Amino acid sequence: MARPKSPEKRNAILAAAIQLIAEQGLSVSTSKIAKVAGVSEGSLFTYFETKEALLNELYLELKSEVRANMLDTYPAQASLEARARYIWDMYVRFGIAHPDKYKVITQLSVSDSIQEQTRRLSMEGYEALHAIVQELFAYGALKDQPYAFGTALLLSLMNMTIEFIAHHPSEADRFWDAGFTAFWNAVTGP
Amino acid sequence: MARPKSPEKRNAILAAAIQLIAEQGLSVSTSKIAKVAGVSEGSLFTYFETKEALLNELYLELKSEVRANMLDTYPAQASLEARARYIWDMYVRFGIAHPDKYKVITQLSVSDSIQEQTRRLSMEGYEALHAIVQELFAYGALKDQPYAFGTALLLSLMNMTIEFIAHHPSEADRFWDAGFTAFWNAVTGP
Amino acid sequence: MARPKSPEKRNAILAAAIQLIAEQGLSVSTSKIAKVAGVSEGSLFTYFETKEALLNELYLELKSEVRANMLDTYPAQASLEARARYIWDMYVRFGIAHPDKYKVITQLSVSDSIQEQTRRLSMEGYEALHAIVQELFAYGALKDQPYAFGTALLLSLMNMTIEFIAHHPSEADRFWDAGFTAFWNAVTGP
Amino acid sequence: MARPKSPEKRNAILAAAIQLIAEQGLSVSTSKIAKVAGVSEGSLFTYFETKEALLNELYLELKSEVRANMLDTYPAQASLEARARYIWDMYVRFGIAHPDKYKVITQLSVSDSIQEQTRRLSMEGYEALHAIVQELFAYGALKDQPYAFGTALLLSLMNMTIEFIAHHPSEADRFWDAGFTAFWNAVTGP
DNA sequence: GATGAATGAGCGTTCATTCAT
DNA sequence: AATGAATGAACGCTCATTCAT
Repeated sequence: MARPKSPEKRNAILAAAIQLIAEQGLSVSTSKIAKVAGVSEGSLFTYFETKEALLNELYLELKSEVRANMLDTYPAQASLEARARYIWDMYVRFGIAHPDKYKVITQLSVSDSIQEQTRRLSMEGYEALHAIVQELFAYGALKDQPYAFGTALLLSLMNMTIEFIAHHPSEADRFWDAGFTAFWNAVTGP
Repeated sequence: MARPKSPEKRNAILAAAIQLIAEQGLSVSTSKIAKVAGVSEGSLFTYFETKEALLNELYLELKSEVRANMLDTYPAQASLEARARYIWDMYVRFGIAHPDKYKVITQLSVSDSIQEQTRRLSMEGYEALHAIVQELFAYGALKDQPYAFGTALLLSLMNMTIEFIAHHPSEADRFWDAGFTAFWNAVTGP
Repeated sequence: MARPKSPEKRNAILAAAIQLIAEQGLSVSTSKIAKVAGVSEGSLFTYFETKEALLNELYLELKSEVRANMLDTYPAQASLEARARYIWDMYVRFGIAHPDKYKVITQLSVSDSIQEQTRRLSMEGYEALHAIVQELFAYGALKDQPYAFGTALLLSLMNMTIEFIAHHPSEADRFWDAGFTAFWNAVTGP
Repeated sequence: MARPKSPEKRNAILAAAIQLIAEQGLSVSTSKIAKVAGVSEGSLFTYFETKEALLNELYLELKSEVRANMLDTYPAQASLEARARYIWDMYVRFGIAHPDKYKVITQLSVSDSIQEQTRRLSMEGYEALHAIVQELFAYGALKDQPYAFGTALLLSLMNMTIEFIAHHPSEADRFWDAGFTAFWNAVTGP
C-alpha cells in the first residue's frame, strides 16, 4: 500500500556502481554511487542492505546477464568445436561490447567482498559450458585433468583475449581467432 | 629524495607491505604497514614519498625479483622446449614458493595505482623470454600474431596454473605439467 | 490528533518500547519499536506524533500503572506503619515483578525527553502517599522538613532496594525488609 | 622525539565532555566534544581510542577526583559519627560544587558504556568508606545485612540530598543536615 | 633523520520524520 | 488509516599526509 520499491532506482544504483567501479575500483564510496544514480545516500541502503550486499547482488546480476547472453541461442546440436567456439564468441563479444561490466566482473571475481554463497550461485546455469569442457577433455592432451582445470583454462584465455583486444582494438578479429585457436590446440593437441 | 640512510628500514617497509597487502588487500593503511615494519608513521614517508610511490616501487622490486630468479641459471643453449619449460618452471615455482609476493604482484598488476611508466619499467629485462616466444611463434598455429600476444598467453596460463595449484595443492605436479602442456600445444599445435 | 482507531496498536507500540528500551536504552530507533510492535514505521507516527511524545506518553502510562496498582487495595484504615509498609510493598513488588517497566521508568525519570509538564502530570494521584509522608513527618526526626523531602527519601530508598534485590535476588526478602526498616528509622527515629 | 601528547588537550577533551554530557546526555557526539575542546575530530581519537574509552576514562577521572577530595583530610581519629558526617559532607559538597561533574558521574554509573573492569577500578581507594559502613553496621538496625547494602543506602541518600538541594538551593543547609540525620537514624536506630 | 601528534575530509551506516501510494 | 520508500544530516571512526619536536 506504500510506495513500492522502484526497479528503476535499483537499476540506476547498479548502473552507477558499474560505471564508477570500472573507473575507480571497488573502493568507490556508496555516496558517489548514490549521487551518480540520482538517489539519496539513504535510499541506496533501502535497496541494498550494505555495500557488500550491493557488490554481491551486482556480481550475480552481471553473471546472469552473461549467461543469458550465452545460452539464448546456444547451438546444442552443433559440433563440439562449433559449440566451443560459440561459447568463446559470446563471452569475448560480451567483454568487448561491455567493457565496464567486464571490468567489474573481473574485479569482483577476485574480491574478498564476494561471499562463497554468491560464488556458488553465480555458477548455476553454466552446465552447458561444463559439458563442453568435459567432452573436450574426454580425449586429447588434458584427458586426465579434472574438467575444472579446463574451465579455468578457457576462462583465462578468454580474459586474456578480451584484454588484448581492449589494448589493440584495431585488430580485434585476428586476436579473437588466435585466442580460440590457442585454446583449441591447448585442449585437443597435439 | 636523497638516498635514504637505512636500506634495512626500506626493506622492512616493503616486507610489511607485502605481508599486509597479501592479507588485507591494497587498501591497508600506511600506518599499519609502518607498525608491522617497526618504523614510525612518519618514517614511512621519508622512504616513500606517498603511498602510491610505495606501491609502484614495491611492484618494481617484486618484478625484478622474479626476473632475477628466472635469468640466473637460464639454459641459453638448451632446446626451445627446454627453455620454454625453464621459464614456466621458474615462474610457477616462484608463485607457489612465495604466495604473498605472488598475490601482491597480481593485485598490483590490475591496480590503478601503478603508473604506465612503472609498467614499462617492469618489462625491462625480459628479453630472453621475448626471444623464446618469438622463436615459438616462428612456426605453428600462431605464427602470424605479434609476439606480445604470445607473452600474454604464456603469462595468463602461468597465472591460471599457479592459482589452480594454490587451490589444489595436493596435486601440484600434475597441474604444473598440464599447464605447460596446454601452453605448448596452444603455441605449437596442431 | 483524533483518537486513533486501534488501541491494540497503540498498546503494542508501548509494549514494544518497554521491551526494547529495557534491553537497549532510550536510544532504540522508532523503526525497531515499530517492527517489534508489528506495525509499520509510519503507523507509529500516527499513534505518537514524535518519538519524544511516545516517551512522554509511555512515562505517564507506566506511572499510572504503578499508581493503580498501589491504590487499588489501599488500607486506608490501617495504622500509619501498616500504610507506609503497604506503599513500600506495592512499589517494591512492582519493581521486582516488572523489571522492564521499572527500568524504563527510571531511565525516563532522568531523561531530557520528559517534559516538565509530563513530570507534573505524573505526580497526580499520589495524594495518599503524600498524606502518609505528611503524617510521618508530623513528629520524628524530620518534622521540620517539607514533605516533598520525605517523598524523595522514600522513593530513593525504594529504588535502591529494588536495585539491590535485582542484583541479589536470592535474598530478596531480607533486603526488602531491611530497606523498609531503614526508611522507618530514618523518618521516625531516633 | 615527536610532539608529545599534550595533557592540556586531554583535559580539554575531558572538560568538554563533562560540560556537554551534563547538558545533553551521554549521546553527545564526539565531534561536538572535539569542537568544544578546541581540537580536531581526529585528535580526540588520538587521546581516546573510542568514545567508549573516553567515557570510561572520564568515569575514572571523576571518581578519582571525588576520592581525592574525600580522603585528603580524612579525620581518621574522630568518632564514628564524625567520620560518617565527614564522608557525607565531602560527597554532598562535591555534588553541589560541581553539578556538571556530579551529573556525569551519575549518568555514567548507570550506563552500559562503563565496563565491569572500570567499575572495579573505580571502587579502589574507598576502603575508609567501607570501613565506616562496616562499623556502623556492627550494631543497630541493619546489623545482619551485608555492608554493601549500607553503602548503597548511603549513596542513594547522598544522591537524593544533592538532587533535592539542586532543586531547592536556597535551603541547602537544612536538607544537607536532614539527609544526614535520615541516614544516621536509618542505620543506628531505633 | 626519526617520531608520532595533528588534521579534516571521507567512509559506511542509521535515524526520525515525511509523504506518495 | 496504513504502509514503507525517501531523505540527508549526523554518527563514530579511519586515513594519508604534514610538521613540531
